Amino acid sequence: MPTPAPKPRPDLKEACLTEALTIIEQEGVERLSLREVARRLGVSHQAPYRHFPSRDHILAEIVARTFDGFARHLDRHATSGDPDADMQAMGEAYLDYAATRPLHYRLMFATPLPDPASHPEMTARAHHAFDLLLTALRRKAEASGGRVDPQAIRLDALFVWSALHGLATLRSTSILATLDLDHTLSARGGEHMLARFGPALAAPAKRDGPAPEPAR
Amino acid sequence: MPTPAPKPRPDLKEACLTEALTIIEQEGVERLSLREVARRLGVSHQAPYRHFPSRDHILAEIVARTFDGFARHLDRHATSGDPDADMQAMGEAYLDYAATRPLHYRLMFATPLPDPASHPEMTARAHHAFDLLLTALRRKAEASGGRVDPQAIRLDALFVWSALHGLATLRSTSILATLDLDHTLSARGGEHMLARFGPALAAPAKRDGPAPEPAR
DNA sequence: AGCGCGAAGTTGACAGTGTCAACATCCTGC
DNA sequence: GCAGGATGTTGACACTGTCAACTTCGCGCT
Repeated sequence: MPTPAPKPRPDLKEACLTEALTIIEQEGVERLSLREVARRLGVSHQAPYRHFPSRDHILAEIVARTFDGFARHLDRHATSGDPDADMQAMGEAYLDYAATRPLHYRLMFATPLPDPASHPEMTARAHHAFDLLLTALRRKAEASGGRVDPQAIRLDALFVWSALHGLATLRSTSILATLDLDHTLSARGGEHMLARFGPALAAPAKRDGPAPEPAR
Repeated sequence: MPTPAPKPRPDLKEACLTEALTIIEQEGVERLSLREVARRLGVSHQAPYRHFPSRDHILAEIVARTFDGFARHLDRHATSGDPDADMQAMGEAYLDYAATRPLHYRLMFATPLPDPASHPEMTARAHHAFDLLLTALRRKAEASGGRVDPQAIRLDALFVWSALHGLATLRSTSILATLDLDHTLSARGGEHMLARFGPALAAPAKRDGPAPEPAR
């Protein structure tokens, strides 16, 4: 008995991406199964593989789109032109995204991701937060009239990004639940961190030599 | 033909843990397979399940032991009694551990871990870094003669931990490789961050109200 | 000394996965 | 009109974690 003629699904590729993201949002990336995606769309288990060479490829596409969405989320909050206000707004936006879309956030920064060497487009916008911080810190240094040290600015951008990313990921693990500071964490951990950035970045940065002795 | 009498392996439980950790160190936790552990030990695929109810149980035991080792690593580097020196040493030890044992570090903080509600011992020492930071910050505040605000100290401990954890995890992803600061990162990102903690923590922390305006 | 039971191995099975191979049909371009 | 690619399909394979049942040995109790 010949197999019935398959009915081309013009939007099957996009439907696979949408359904896969739904599973990721509901159950986490590690529970993503392309067979389940196919079942939910009413096609055979091989149909998604007509549009994506492997599970890694569909995952890479979703991660790329998630980075794009995250980048656009950050862009919507950094528009005043005032470097300090922009950094404050961007920090709040960063933590807000991670708090309201924890599985999206995890998706972007989890390991293992598909090999970036094989999927260079996946991380094309992965460091947009870092780029925005670089811009704000550069403008802040220029506004101070002081000498702009590109290396120090990069290190400061990495410092701020690390702190934001660290809080976002610690919040998404269950380890913080073992501490007795849930109530302070959600409400004030982020704003406290953003407040600390001011004094941290106000001190002149040394380019070489040992770290400056902390203020007493 | 009756099955040959199985030869009891007195140390099979420990051997399973050792072999599983070897696989994790070499290939990552997501590649851990108990059937492969059994093959490497020359026993049947079911033998590990005589000592561990499930894959999650052996994983929880390994994670608990890794947290213990991480806690002991940090303890070895925070002994001077001087809060600033202890924080500096502990920060260096933290980043050193993550840099030299990236798969161990990932194991502890990756998602998903086995459900901590079902494995409370797994995360018993998960926040040792936070505890050490609390201690150092409390002693630092007491040495300053100022008023010790437990809430602000907790928030500062979370801030420092977040920054350290963030840098450790960003380093372990491939995203930083897409930036053009590999050379600065390895050599100076950590020391730059530790240097920034001094000024960050020297400013008085507000308990309520908006963040203080950053110094100009 | 004998028996019962638990420990700790074993074999076999099941349901799931990602990926590979081959088939069928339809549509488009030459 | 034909060939070939797109895009479905079915079927198979090798792997996984877990479940079930079997076997043997050793220990404790009577």
